Amino acid sequence: MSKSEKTKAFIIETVAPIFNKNGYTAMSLSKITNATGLTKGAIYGNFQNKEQLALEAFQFSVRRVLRDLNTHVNKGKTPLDQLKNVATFYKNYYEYNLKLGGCPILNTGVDANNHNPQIIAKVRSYNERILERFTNLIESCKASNEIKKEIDSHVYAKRFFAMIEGAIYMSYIMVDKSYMKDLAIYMNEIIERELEL
Amino acid sequence: MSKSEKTKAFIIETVAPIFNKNGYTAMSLSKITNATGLTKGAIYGNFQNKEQLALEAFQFSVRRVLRDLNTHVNKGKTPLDQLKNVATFYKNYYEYNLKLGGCPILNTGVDANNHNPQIIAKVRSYNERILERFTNLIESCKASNEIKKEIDSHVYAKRFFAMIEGAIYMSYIMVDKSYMKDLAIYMNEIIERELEL
DNA sequence: ATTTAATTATACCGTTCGGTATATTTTATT
DNA sequence: AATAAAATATACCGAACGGTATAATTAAAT
Repeated sequence: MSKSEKTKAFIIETVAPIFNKNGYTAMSLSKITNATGLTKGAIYGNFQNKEQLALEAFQFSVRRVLRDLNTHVNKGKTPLDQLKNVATFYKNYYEYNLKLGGCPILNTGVDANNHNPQIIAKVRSYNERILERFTNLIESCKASNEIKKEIDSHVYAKRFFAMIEGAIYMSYIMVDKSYMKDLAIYMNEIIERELEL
Repeated sequence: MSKSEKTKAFIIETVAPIFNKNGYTAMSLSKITNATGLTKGAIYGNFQNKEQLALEAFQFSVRRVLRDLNTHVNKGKTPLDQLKNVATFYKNYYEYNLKLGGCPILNTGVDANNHNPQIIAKVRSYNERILERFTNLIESCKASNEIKKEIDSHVYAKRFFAMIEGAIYMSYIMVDKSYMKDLAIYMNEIIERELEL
Protein backbone atom coordinates (compact mmCIF):
# COMPACT_ATOMS: atom_id res chain seq x y z
CA MET A 1 0.00 0.00 0.00
CA SER A 2 1.70 3.17 -1.21
CA LYS A 3 1.83 6.44 0.68
CA SER A 4 -0.79 8.06 -1.52
CA GLU A 5 -3.08 5.06 -1.21
CA LYS A 6 -2.89 5.38 2.55
CA THR A 7 -3.65 9.10 2.60
CA LYS A 8 -6.39 8.60 0.06
CA ALA A 9 -8.00 6.03 2.33
CA PHE A 10 -7.45 8.30 5.32
CA ILE A 11 -9.13 11.22 3.58
CA ILE A 12 -12.13 9.09 2.60
CA GLU A 13 -12.58 7.70 6.11
CA THR A 14 -12.27 11.13 7.68
CA VAL A 15 -14.56 12.85 5.21
CA ALA A 16 -17.27 10.17 5.09
CA PRO A 17 -19.00 11.24 8.33
CA ILE A 18 -18.84 14.91 7.36
CA PHE A 19 -20.44 14.18 4.03
CA ASN A 20 -23.02 11.93 5.62
CA LYS A 21 -23.97 14.49 8.25
CA ASN A 22 -23.85 17.69 6.24
CA GLY A 23 -24.56 16.65 2.71
CA TYR A 24 -22.65 17.52 -0.41
CA THR A 25 -23.06 21.30 -0.55
CA ALA A 26 -22.27 21.87 3.11
CA MET A 27 -19.23 19.58 2.89
CA SER A 28 -16.91 22.49 2.10
CA LEU A 29 -13.23 22.12 1.31
CA SER A 30 -12.32 24.06 4.42
CA LYS A 31 -14.19 21.47 6.52
CA ILE A 32 -12.32 18.76 4.67
CA THR A 33 -8.90 20.30 5.18
CA ASN A 34 -9.64 21.09 8.82
CA ALA A 35 -10.87 17.58 9.57
CA THR A 36 -7.99 15.85 7.83
CA GLY A 37 -5.28 18.29 8.81
CA LEU A 38 -4.19 18.30 5.19
CA THR A 39 -4.13 21.06 2.63
CA LYS A 40 -5.95 21.45 -0.64
CA GLY A 41 -2.87 20.24 -2.45
CA ALA A 42 -3.14 16.87 -0.77
CA ILE A 43 -6.86 16.64 -1.43
CA TYR A 44 -6.69 17.56 -5.11
CA GLY A 45 -3.59 15.44 -5.53
CA ASN A 46 -5.66 12.40 -4.62
CA PHE A 47 -9.09 13.28 -5.99
CA GLN A 48 -10.27 14.88 -9.20
CA ASN A 49 -12.69 17.20 -7.47
CA LYS A 50 -15.14 17.52 -4.59
CA GLU A 51 -17.78 15.44 -6.31
CA GLN A 52 -15.42 12.51 -6.83
CA LEU A 53 -14.44 12.64 -3.17
CA ALA A 54 -18.08 12.77 -2.12
CA LEU A 55 -18.83 9.77 -4.28
CA GLU A 56 -15.99 7.71 -2.87
CA ALA A 57 -16.88 8.76 0.68
CA PHE A 58 -20.45 7.62 0.10
CA GLN A 59 -19.28 4.32 -1.37
CA PHE A 60 -17.03 3.80 1.61
CA SER A 61 -19.90 4.35 4.03
CA VAL A 62 -22.42 2.21 2.23
CA ARG A 63 -20.01 -0.63 1.54
CA ARG A 64 -19.32 -0.93 5.25
CA VAL A 65 -23.05 -1.26 5.91
CA LEU A 66 -23.57 -3.79 3.14
CA ARG A 67 -20.57 -5.83 4.22
CA ASP A 68 -21.74 -6.00 7.83
CA LEU A 69 -25.33 -6.69 6.81
CA ASN A 70 -24.18 -9.50 4.57
CA THR A 71 -21.93 -10.98 7.24
CA HIS A 72 -24.76 -10.94 9.74
CA VAL A 73 -27.32 -12.37 7.34
CA ASN A 74 -24.98 -15.18 6.29
CA LYS A 75 -24.79 -16.39 9.88
CA GLY A 76 -28.26 -17.82 9.37
CA LYS A 77 -28.27 -21.51 8.58
CA THR A 78 -31.42 -21.71 6.48
CA PRO A 79 -32.77 -19.06 4.10
CA LEU A 80 -35.51 -18.30 6.64
CA ASP A 81 -32.91 -17.79 9.36
CA GLN A 82 -31.09 -15.46 7.01
CA LEU A 83 -34.22 -13.47 6.24
CA LYS A 84 -34.92 -13.11 9.95
CA ASN A 85 -31.35 -11.95 10.41
CA VAL A 86 -32.10 -8.98 8.21
CA ALA A 87 -34.51 -7.89 10.91
CA THR A 88 -32.06 -8.45 13.75
CA PHE A 89 -29.30 -6.59 11.91
CA TYR A 90 -31.32 -3.39 12.01
CA LYS A 91 -32.15 -3.80 15.69
CA ASN A 92 -28.98 -1.92 16.64
CA TYR A 93 -28.69 0.15 13.49
CA TYR A 94 -29.20 3.43 15.33
CA GLU A 95 -26.18 2.93 17.54
CA TYR A 96 -24.30 1.26 14.72
CA ASN A 97 -24.37 4.41 12.58
CA LEU A 98 -24.19 7.04 15.31
CA LYS A 99 -20.57 8.01 14.64
CA LEU A 100 -21.26 8.22 10.93
CA GLY A 101 -24.21 10.51 11.60
CA GLY A 102 -26.97 8.29 10.31
CA CYS A 103 -27.64 5.92 7.47
CA PRO A 104 -25.71 6.84 4.30
CA ILE A 105 -28.40 5.43 2.03
CA LEU A 106 -31.07 7.59 3.61
CA ASN A 107 -28.99 10.73 4.09
CA THR A 108 -27.19 10.73 0.78
CA GLY A 109 -30.31 9.70 -1.10
CA VAL A 110 -32.38 12.56 0.23
CA ASP A 111 -29.50 15.00 -0.04
CA ALA A 112 -28.61 14.16 -3.63
CA ASN A 113 -32.14 13.84 -4.98
CA ASN A 114 -33.24 16.69 -7.29
CA HIS A 115 -29.69 17.86 -6.96
CA ASN A 116 -26.79 15.63 -7.90
CA PRO A 117 -27.51 13.18 -10.73
CA GLN A 118 -24.26 11.26 -10.42
CA ILE A 119 -24.59 10.57 -6.70
CA ILE A 120 -28.30 9.80 -6.81
CA ALA A 121 -27.59 7.29 -9.57
CA LYS A 122 -25.19 5.52 -7.23
CA VAL A 123 -27.76 5.54 -4.42
CA ARG A 124 -30.37 4.12 -6.75
CA SER A 125 -28.03 1.40 -7.91
CA TYR A 126 -27.23 0.35 -4.35
CA ASN A 127 -30.92 0.34 -3.51
CA GLU A 128 -31.62 -1.91 -6.46
CA ARG A 129 -28.94 -4.30 -5.29
CA ILE A 130 -30.41 -4.41 -1.80
CA LEU A 131 -33.90 -4.96 -3.18
CA GLU A 132 -32.59 -7.79 -5.33
CA ARG A 133 -30.84 -9.32 -2.34
CA PHE A 134 -34.04 -9.24 -0.29
CA THR A 135 -36.06 -10.65 -3.18
CA ASN A 136 -33.61 -13.50 -3.68
CA LEU A 137 -33.64 -14.26 0.04
CA ILE A 138 -37.41 -14.61 0.03
CA GLU A 139 -37.25 -16.73 -3.11
CA SER A 140 -34.72 -18.98 -1.39
CA CYS A 141 -37.13 -19.41 1.51
CA LYS A 142 -39.68 -20.68 -0.96
CA ALA A 143 -37.16 -23.06 -2.50
CA SER A 144 -36.32 -24.45 0.93
CA ASN A 145 -40.01 -24.90 1.72
CA GLU A 146 -39.95 -22.53 4.65
CA ILE A 147 -42.49 -19.98 3.46
CA LYS A 148 -45.63 -19.92 1.37
CA LYS A 149 -45.16 -20.34 -2.36
CA GLU A 150 -47.80 -17.76 -3.20
CA ILE A 151 -45.86 -14.92 -1.57
CA ASP A 152 -44.82 -12.19 -4.01
CA SER A 153 -41.17 -11.90 -3.05
CA HIS A 154 -40.66 -8.59 -4.84
CA VAL A 155 -43.60 -6.98 -3.08
CA TYR A 156 -42.33 -8.07 0.32
CA ALA A 157 -38.76 -7.06 -0.48
CA LYS A 158 -40.01 -3.57 -1.24
CA ARG A 159 -42.15 -3.49 1.88
CA PHE A 160 -39.30 -4.56 4.12
CA PHE A 161 -36.87 -2.12 2.57
CA ALA A 162 -39.32 0.77 2.89
CA MET A 163 -40.09 -0.16 6.50
CA ILE A 164 -36.39 -0.23 7.28
CA GLU A 165 -35.68 3.18 5.77
CA GLY A 166 -38.73 4.64 7.48
CA ALA A 167 -37.63 3.37 10.86
CA ILE A 168 -34.16 4.78 10.26
CA TYR A 169 -35.60 8.17 9.38
CA MET A 170 -37.78 8.26 12.47
CA SER A 171 -35.10 7.05 14.84
CA TYR A 172 -32.56 9.63 13.73
CA ILE A 173 -34.95 12.55 13.50
CA MET A 174 -36.66 11.80 16.81
CA VAL A 175 -33.45 10.61 18.47
CA ASP A 176 -35.28 7.47 19.51
CA LYS A 177 -33.74 4.10 18.82
CA SER A 178 -36.96 2.32 19.76
CA TYR A 179 -38.02 2.67 16.13
CA MET A 180 -35.23 0.29 15.18
CA LYS A 181 -35.95 -2.08 18.05
CA ASP A 182 -39.60 -2.28 17.11
CA LEU A 183 -38.79 -2.69 13.44
CA ALA A 184 -36.85 -5.86 14.30
CA ILE A 185 -39.77 -7.16 16.33
CA TYR A 186 -42.42 -6.26 13.80
CA MET A 187 -40.51 -7.53 10.77
CA ASN A 188 -40.08 -10.83 12.51
CA GLU A 189 -43.79 -10.92 13.31
CA ILE A 190 -44.66 -10.27 9.69
CA ILE A 191 -42.38 -13.05 8.54
CA GLU A 192 -43.90 -15.50 10.99
CA ARG A 193 -47.50 -14.46 10.48
CA GLU A 194 -47.64 -13.68 6.77
CA LEU A 195 -44.82 -15.57 5.13
CA GLU A 196 -44.19 -18.77 7.06
CA LEU A 197 -46.13 -21.90 6.30
CA MET B 1 -53.82 42.09 2.84
CA SER B 2 -51.09 44.71 2.46
CA LYS B 3 -48.60 44.83 -0.37
CA SER B 4 -45.79 43.46 1.74
CA GLU B 5 -47.96 40.64 3.04
CA LYS B 6 -48.68 39.66 -0.55
CA THR B 7 -45.05 39.69 -1.63
CA LYS B 8 -44.07 37.89 1.54
CA ALA B 9 -46.55 35.15 0.76
CA PHE B 10 -45.39 35.13 -2.85
CA ILE B 11 -41.75 34.72 -1.82
CA ILE B 12 -42.59 31.86 0.53
CA GLU B 13 -44.65 30.01 -2.08
CA THR B 14 -41.98 30.47 -4.72
CA VAL B 15 -39.09 29.52 -2.48
CA ALA B 16 -40.73 26.52 -0.78
CA PRO B 17 -40.08 24.06 -3.64
CA ILE B 18 -36.49 25.27 -4.03
CA PHE B 19 -35.84 24.76 -0.36
CA ASN B 20 -37.56 21.39 -0.40
CA LYS B 21 -35.58 20.16 -3.40
CA ASN B 22 -32.16 21.58 -2.66
CA GLY B 23 -32.01 21.88 1.09
CA TYR B 24 -30.99 24.86 3.14
CA THR B 25 -27.35 25.29 2.15
CA ALA B 26 -27.98 24.94 -1.57
CA MET B 27 -30.93 27.33 -1.37
CA SER B 28 -28.74 30.30 -2.23
CA LEU B 29 -29.94 33.89 -2.34
CA SER B 30 -29.21 34.07 -6.05
CA LYS B 31 -31.58 31.14 -6.61
CA ILE B 32 -34.15 32.93 -4.50
CA THR B 33 -33.86 36.23 -6.35
CA ASN B 34 -33.84 34.49 -9.73
CA ALA B 35 -36.91 32.42 -8.93
CA THR B 36 -38.91 35.30 -7.50
CA GLY B 37 -37.70 37.98 -9.91
CA LEU B 38 -37.07 40.16 -6.89
CA THR B 39 -33.87 41.60 -5.49
CA LYS B 40 -32.15 41.07 -2.19
CA GLY B 41 -33.69 44.29 -0.94
CA ALA B 42 -37.15 42.82 -1.27
CA ILE B 43 -36.12 39.56 0.36
CA TYR B 44 -34.39 41.12 3.34
CA GLY B 45 -37.13 43.70 3.65
CA ASN B 46 -39.57 40.89 4.35
CA PHE B 47 -37.41 38.35 6.17
CA GLN B 48 -34.78 38.67 8.85
CA ASN B 49 -32.37 36.31 7.14
CA LYS B 50 -32.11 33.16 5.03
CA GLU B 51 -32.82 30.88 7.97
CA GLN B 52 -36.09 32.63 8.80
CA LEU B 53 -37.18 32.37 5.19
CA ALA B 54 -36.28 28.68 5.12
CA LEU B 55 -38.28 28.09 8.28
CA GLU B 56 -41.36 29.83 6.94
CA ALA B 57 -41.03 28.05 3.61
CA PHE B 58 -40.89 24.72 5.40
CA GLN B 59 -43.90 25.61 7.53
CA PHE B 60 -45.81 26.60 4.42
CA SER B 61 -45.07 23.26 2.77
CA VAL B 62 -45.83 21.09 5.75
CA ARG B 63 -48.99 22.96 6.71
CA ARG B 64 -50.42 22.32 3.27
CA VAL B 65 -49.79 18.60 3.71
CA LEU B 66 -51.27 18.51 7.20
CA ARG B 67 -54.31 20.49 6.13
CA ASP B 68 -55.03 18.19 3.20
CA LEU B 69 -54.35 15.07 5.27
CA ASN B 70 -56.72 16.30 7.94
CA THR B 71 -59.42 17.18 5.43
CA HIS B 72 -59.19 13.74 3.87
CA VAL B 73 -59.14 11.90 7.18
CA ASN B 74 -62.14 13.82 8.46
CA LYS B 75 -64.23 12.56 5.56
CA GLY B 76 -64.38 9.24 7.37
CA LYS B 77 -67.59 8.73 9.30
CA THR B 78 -66.31 6.49 12.08
CA PRO B 79 -62.85 6.56 13.71
CA LEU B 80 -61.96 3.36 11.84
CA ASP B 81 -62.97 4.96 8.55
CA GLN B 82 -60.78 7.89 9.45
CA LEU B 83 -57.83 5.67 10.28
CA LYS B 84 -58.21 3.89 6.97
CA ASN B 85 -58.33 7.25 5.26
CA VAL B 86 -54.81 7.89 6.46
CA ALA B 87 -53.77 5.01 4.26
CA THR B 88 -55.74 6.21 1.26
CA PHE B 89 -54.37 9.74 1.61
CA TYR B 90 -50.86 8.51 0.97
CA LYS B 91 -51.92 6.45 -2.04
CA ASN B 92 -51.38 9.44 -4.31
CA TYR B 93 -48.75 11.16 -2.21
CA TYR B 94 -46.04 10.76 -4.83
CA GLU B 95 -47.95 12.71 -7.46
CA TYR B 96 -49.33 15.04 -4.80
CA ASN B 97 -45.86 16.32 -3.89
CA LEU B 98 -44.18 16.12 -7.28
CA LYS B 99 -44.19 19.86 -7.91
CA LEU B 100 -42.84 20.50 -4.43
CA GLY B 101 -40.02 18.04 -5.05
CA GLY B 102 -40.93 15.47 -2.45
CA CYS B 103 -42.22 15.31 1.08
CA PRO B 104 -41.13 18.32 3.18
CA ILE B 105 -41.05 16.29 6.38
CA LEU B 106 -38.68 13.74 4.91
CA ASN B 107 -36.52 16.15 2.91
CA THR B 108 -36.21 18.91 5.45
CA GLY B 109 -35.76 16.46 8.30
CA VAL B 110 -32.86 14.67 6.68
CA ASP B 111 -31.40 17.92 5.37
CA ALA B 112 -31.52 19.76 8.68
CA ASN B 113 -30.42 16.89 10.91
CA ASN B 114 -26.89 17.24 12.33
CA HIS B 115 -26.95 20.64 10.74
CA ASN B 116 -29.62 23.15 11.62
CA PRO B 117 -30.95 22.92 15.19
CA GLN B 118 -33.77 25.42 14.72
CA ILE B 119 -35.23 23.75 11.65
CA ILE B 120 -34.82 20.21 12.94
CA ALA B 121 -36.65 21.26 16.10
CA LYS B 122 -39.57 22.33 13.95
CA VAL B 123 -39.52 19.05 12.04
CA ARG B 124 -39.47 17.11 15.29
CA SER B 125 -42.37 19.11 16.66
CA TYR B 126 -44.48 18.46 13.57
CA ASN B 127 -43.62 14.77 13.73
CA GLU B 128 -44.74 14.65 17.34
CA ARG B 129 -48.02 16.24 16.39
CA ILE B 130 -48.57 13.71 13.61
CA LEU B 131 -47.71 10.84 15.95
CA GLU B 132 -50.15 12.19 18.50
CA ARG B 133 -52.83 12.50 15.84
CA PHE B 134 -52.33 8.88 14.77
CA THR B 135 -52.30 7.68 18.36
CA ASN B 136 -55.50 9.52 19.13
CA LEU B 137 -57.16 8.11 16.03
CA ILE B 138 -56.35 4.57 17.10
CA GLU B 139 -57.55 5.30 20.62
CA SER B 140 -60.81 6.60 19.16
CA CYS B 141 -61.23 3.35 17.27
CA LYS B 142 -61.01 1.54 20.59
CA ALA B 143 -63.56 3.88 22.14
CA SER B 144 -65.96 3.25 19.27
CA ASN B 145 -65.47 -0.52 19.64
CA GLU B 146 -64.06 -0.93 16.16
CA ILE B 147 -60.65 -2.36 17.05
CA LYS B 148 -59.13 -4.55 19.73
CA LYS B 149 -58.71 -2.97 23.14
CA GLU B 150 -55.34 -4.59 23.72
CA ILE B 151 -53.72 -2.76 20.81
CA ASP B 152 -50.90 -0.43 21.84
CA SER B 153 -51.96 2.66 19.97
CA HIS B 154 -48.62 4.41 20.37
CA VAL B 155 -46.70 1.45 18.97
CA TYR B 156 -48.96 1.28 15.92
CA ALA B 157 -48.87 5.04 15.42
CA LYS B 158 -45.08 4.86 15.27
CA ARG B 159 -45.17 1.86 12.94
CA PHE B 160 -47.57 3.53 10.54
CA PHE B 161 -45.65 6.77 10.52
CA ALA B 162 -42.35 5.01 9.90
CA MET B 163 -43.89 2.92 7.12
CA ILE B 164 -45.24 6.04 5.51
CA GLU B 165 -41.92 7.89 5.56
CA GLY B 166 -40.11 4.82 4.30
CA ALA B 167 -42.46 4.45 1.38
CA ILE B 168 -42.04 8.14 0.58
CA TYR B 169 -38.27 7.80 0.62
CA MET B 170 -38.34 4.79 -1.67
CA SER B 171 -40.84 6.23 -4.10
CA TYR B 172 -38.93 9.47 -4.59
CA ILE B 173 -35.47 7.94 -4.75
CA MET B 174 -36.49 5.11 -7.07
CA VAL B 175 -38.96 7.28 -9.01
CA ASP B 176 -41.57 4.60 -8.44
CA LYS B 177 -44.96 5.56 -7.09
CA SER B 178 -45.89 1.91 -6.55
CA TYR B 179 -44.34 2.22 -3.10
CA MET B 180 -47.12 4.61 -2.15
CA LYS B 181 -49.81 2.51 -3.80
CA ASP B 182 -48.67 -0.59 -1.96
CA LEU B 183 -48.37 1.31 1.32
CA ALA B 184 -52.07 2.14 1.09
CA ILE B 185 -52.94 -1.48 0.42
CA TYR B 186 -50.67 -2.90 3.09
CA MET B 187 -51.64 -0.40 5.78
CA ASN B 188 -55.26 -1.26 5.18
CA GLU B 189 -54.44 -4.97 5.43
CA ILE B 190 -52.66 -4.42 8.72
CA ILE B 191 -55.61 -2.51 10.11
CA GLU B 192 -58.03 -5.22 9.09
CA ARG B 193 -55.88 -8.16 10.13
CA GLU B 194 -54.18 -6.91 13.26
CA LEU B 195 -56.34 -4.13 14.67
CA GLU B 196 -59.94 -4.85 13.81
CA LEU B 197 -62.07 -7.04 16.02
C1' DA C 1 24.34 9.30 -1.70
C1' DT C 2 22.16 11.10 -5.70
C1' DT C 3 18.68 11.45 -8.68
C1' DT C 4 14.01 10.94 -10.00
C1' DA C 5 9.39 10.71 -9.11
C1' DA C 6 5.53 11.15 -6.27
C1' DT C 7 3.27 13.70 -2.84
C1' DT C 8 1.90 17.71 -0.15
C1' DA C 9 2.03 22.85 0.99
C1' DT C 10 1.55 27.55 -0.40
C1' DA C 11 -0.29 31.29 -2.66
C1' DC C 12 -3.41 32.78 -5.56
C1' DC C 13 -7.41 32.80 -9.17
C1' DG C 14 -12.26 34.42 -10.28
C1' DT C 15 -16.80 33.67 -8.43
C1' DT C 16 -20.36 33.38 -5.28
C1' DC C 17 -21.77 33.52 -0.67
C1' DG C 18 -25.04 35.92 3.02
C1' DG C 19 -25.82 40.32 4.44
C1' DT C 20 -26.27 45.64 4.66
C1' DA C 21 -26.49 50.72 3.85
C1' DT C 22 -28.49 53.66 1.02
C1' DA C 23 -30.90 55.35 -2.93
C1' DT C 24 -34.94 54.92 -5.54
C1' DT C 25 -39.44 53.78 -6.41
C1' DT C 26 -44.02 52.64 -5.17
C1' DT C 27 -47.93 52.83 -2.13
C1' DA C 28 -50.87 54.97 1.29
C1' DT C 29 -52.37 59.24 3.75
C1' DT C 30 -53.76 63.72 3.96
C1' DA D 1 -51.50 66.95 -5.68
C1' DA D 2 -48.24 66.92 -2.00
C1' DT D 3 -46.30 64.47 1.52
C1' DA D 4 -45.09 60.69 4.44
C1' DA D 5 -44.24 56.02 4.85
C1' DA D 6 -43.42 51.66 3.23
C1' DA D 7 -41.32 48.60 0.05
C1' DT D 8 -37.95 47.47 -3.39
C1' DA D 9 -33.58 48.13 -6.18
C1' DT D 10 -28.76 49.09 -6.39
C1' DA D 11 -24.19 48.87 -5.14
C1' DC D 12 -21.23 47.25 -2.19
C1' DC D 13 -18.95 44.63 1.97
C1' DG D 14 -15.71 40.98 3.77
C1' DA D 15 -15.56 36.14 3.81
C1' DA D 16 -15.73 31.77 1.98
C1' DC D 17 -16.35 29.04 -2.04
C1' DG D 18 -14.11 25.32 -5.45
C1' DG D 19 -10.20 24.94 -8.01
C1' DT D 20 -5.22 25.46 -9.90
C1' DA D 21 -0.30 26.46 -10.82
C1' DT D 22 3.75 26.06 -8.78
C1' DA D 23 6.97 25.57 -5.12
C1' DA D 24 8.62 22.76 -1.45
C1' DT D 25 9.03 18.53 0.52
C1' DT D 26 9.15 13.68 1.08
C1' DA D 27 9.59 9.01 -0.51
C1' DA D 28 11.37 5.54 -3.85
C1' DA D 29 14.82 3.96 -7.16
C1' DT D 30 19.29 3.73 -8.67
